Amino acid sequence: MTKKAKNKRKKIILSIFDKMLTVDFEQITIKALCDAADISVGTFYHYFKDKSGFFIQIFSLFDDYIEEELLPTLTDENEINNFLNFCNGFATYTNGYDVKILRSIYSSVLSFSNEHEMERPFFRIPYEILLNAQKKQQISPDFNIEDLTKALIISLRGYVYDWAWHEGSYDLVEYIHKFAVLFINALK
Amino acid sequence: MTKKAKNKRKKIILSIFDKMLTVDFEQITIKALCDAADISVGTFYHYFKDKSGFFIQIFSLFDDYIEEELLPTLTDENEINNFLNFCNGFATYTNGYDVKILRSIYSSVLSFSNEHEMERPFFRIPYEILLNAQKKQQISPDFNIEDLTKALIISLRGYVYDWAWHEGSYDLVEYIHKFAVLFINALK
Amino acid sequence: MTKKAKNKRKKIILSIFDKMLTVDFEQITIKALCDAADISVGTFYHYFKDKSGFFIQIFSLFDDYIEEELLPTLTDENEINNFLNFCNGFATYTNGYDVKILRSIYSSVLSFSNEHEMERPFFRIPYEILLNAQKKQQISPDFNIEDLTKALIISLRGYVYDWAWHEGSYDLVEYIHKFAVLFINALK
Amino acid sequence: MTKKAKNKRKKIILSIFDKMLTVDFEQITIKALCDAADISVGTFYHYFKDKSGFFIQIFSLFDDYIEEELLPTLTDENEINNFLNFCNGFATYTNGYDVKILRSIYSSVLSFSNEHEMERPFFRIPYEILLNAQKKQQISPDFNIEDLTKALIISLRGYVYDWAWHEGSYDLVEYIHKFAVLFINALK
DNA sequence: GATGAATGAGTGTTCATTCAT
DNA sequence: CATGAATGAACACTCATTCAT
Repeated sequence: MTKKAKNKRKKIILSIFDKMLTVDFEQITIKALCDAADISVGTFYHYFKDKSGFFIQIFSLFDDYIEEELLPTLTDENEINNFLNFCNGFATYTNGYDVKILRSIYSSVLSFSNEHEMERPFFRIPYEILLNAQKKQQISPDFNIEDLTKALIISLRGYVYDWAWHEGSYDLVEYIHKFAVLFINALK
Repeated sequence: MTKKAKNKRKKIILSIFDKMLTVDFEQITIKALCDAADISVGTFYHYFKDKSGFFIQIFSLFDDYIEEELLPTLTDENEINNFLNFCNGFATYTNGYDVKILRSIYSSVLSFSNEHEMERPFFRIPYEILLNAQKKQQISPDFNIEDLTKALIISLRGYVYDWAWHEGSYDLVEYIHKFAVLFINALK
Repeated sequence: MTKKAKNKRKKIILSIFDKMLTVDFEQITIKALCDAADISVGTFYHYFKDKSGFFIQIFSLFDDYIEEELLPTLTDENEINNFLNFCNGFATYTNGYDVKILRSIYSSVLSFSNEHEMERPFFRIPYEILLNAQKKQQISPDFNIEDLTKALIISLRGYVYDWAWHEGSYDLVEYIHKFAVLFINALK
Repeated sequence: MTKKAKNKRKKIILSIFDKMLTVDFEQITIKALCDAADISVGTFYHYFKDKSGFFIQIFSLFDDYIEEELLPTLTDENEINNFLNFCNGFATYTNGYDVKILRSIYSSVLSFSNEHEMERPFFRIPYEILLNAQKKQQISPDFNIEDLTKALIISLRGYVYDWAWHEGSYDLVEYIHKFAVLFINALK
């Protein structure tokens, strides 16, 4: 796939996010996605292998966000702050999504394989933050950082899942912040 | 609904869990459920209002388990132990399910409403444990117990979601135990 | 499948043949079949596994015809006559179909497996006729009857294929009769 | 269309036959053809009016083969031999195709019109052979040669159809040879 | 000549639910 | 209580064809 095609693909996704906020639907259908992006079904399948291919690209977009936008801001000497900012970045980014889309994602995604997820920035960045925090003796040396990171990711996803389930009826950013504080305090 | 009907309903569900372990399916259809329970679709609709009614009954069964089997064992003077045992009970119970069923549940359930969940034993029991722990000064008085309980439930569900996603490839009971220890330590 | 269901299934097929004669369509779609049979799509899939299952049932109906209607008439002492009557029965039966259906069948069928066809009455009956003819010394003893039967079936199908291709523009029964005479004469 | 263009068109077809042997496909799509020939869909439509135009060219290629390669070899005084060689040439040529392609051809072709086929070399050459045979009194004067030729072509196509259906599991050349011997013997 | 992005009508198939028996 | 035939809207996905570049 050429760079031009990749850009178009990204444009389609962003266009969908834009429009979806104003459209009401229960389950996301290809047709709905296409209407939102103002493209034909054929074009959709030109840029995405199938429906799951679309969701996978959304993950990839999230990884881009972490690496290109969030990571550069995590430069505090105090890794605790970086940790909190990372969680906050995740929450804020997710909060920008339409709840309906999140429901669809979290519902569909269970049927995809979840390999190599530990190589994704979503895992790698907090892993490095916690590792540095341990080196700098900002958290206890007793913990296994890989286990901790897994626990964090699992809980963060749990929050989004719950938030989507509750139709976005509470402040996700605030809830995740409280959790992040609790989590990091447990490690001191 | 008579008591006899309730028993039959329970029998149907258990029968489904039994058979499902050996059957391969991607999405749970009414037909598949009926085949597993060896009943007709008509009978299914006699005992369950609709598909979501079936899942609600599964939750209800879990609530029964908590109230009737798990709660009686949570009598330790040290509420920390009760807390850990509660988490362990949840993990063990969930671990007894076929991963495929869990996937289906966690995937389907997103489209049902999630009201009154705070009245469910799944919420009430840990709430009371943590409240007692606070009264007995086994955890810090600074925390809002309702918030804490919510955070706990959200993370526990996150674990099941993740475990189902990873096709049951790790030891759920062990992972949840580690998390529970971490969680309770953060509260001291 | 119960006997009642089988009858219904047969009724659907016959109903389709009935109506199809008056309907114009290029490729047979499920929708067209259902309209012709005056049933819903769901009902179609209740009686046929999939589209190919429908065509397979048509073959099975043909086998029934051979066994139940054609075979009882093949009682001539002279097996040559039985042979000609068998071919004629095949031609007449096929001639009763709408050309469009035949096109669809001969086009679709290529993607199904063609195992066990030698156990079908369509093969077995002419095989036995030719075998008897050989025993009665009505045809030469030099031929391998299995090979001959295969050759016959292949050619008969070739005729239907050609006839369907030419949109039924000639008299199938007459053409096949001429061929049958030629074929049997070659064996004397 | 210039000669250069015709050559390119032929090159595309041959290139497709080459590659298709190693590719697995159920139905031939334009995209699959283009991939095999390593050209774009746009180019395909430059050289072929539409999908049926492609198949027509395949037939035309076969006609070229008959006229340019097969015909020059049919010079035996004994027309019986010419007849057998013609059938053998047809069988050998067809045998060179991938079974999958033949399936596709025999499946698709039913929806094209089949006019003027009697002017094609595939019909004309055996017609002339049989006519000469009759003139030379090598076969009986009782037969109508046009009818005979039609019968032959129909059966030969029946063989290819059957062979494709059986996924090329038997020796086409041998089977057709046996049939040709049977056929010609019937005419003596 | 060559490209491949874009189209969109059309396809086979699924499945929760109803209801007459 | 139990059955399973019947429904049909809804779905993901295909693919021959066009056309601006």
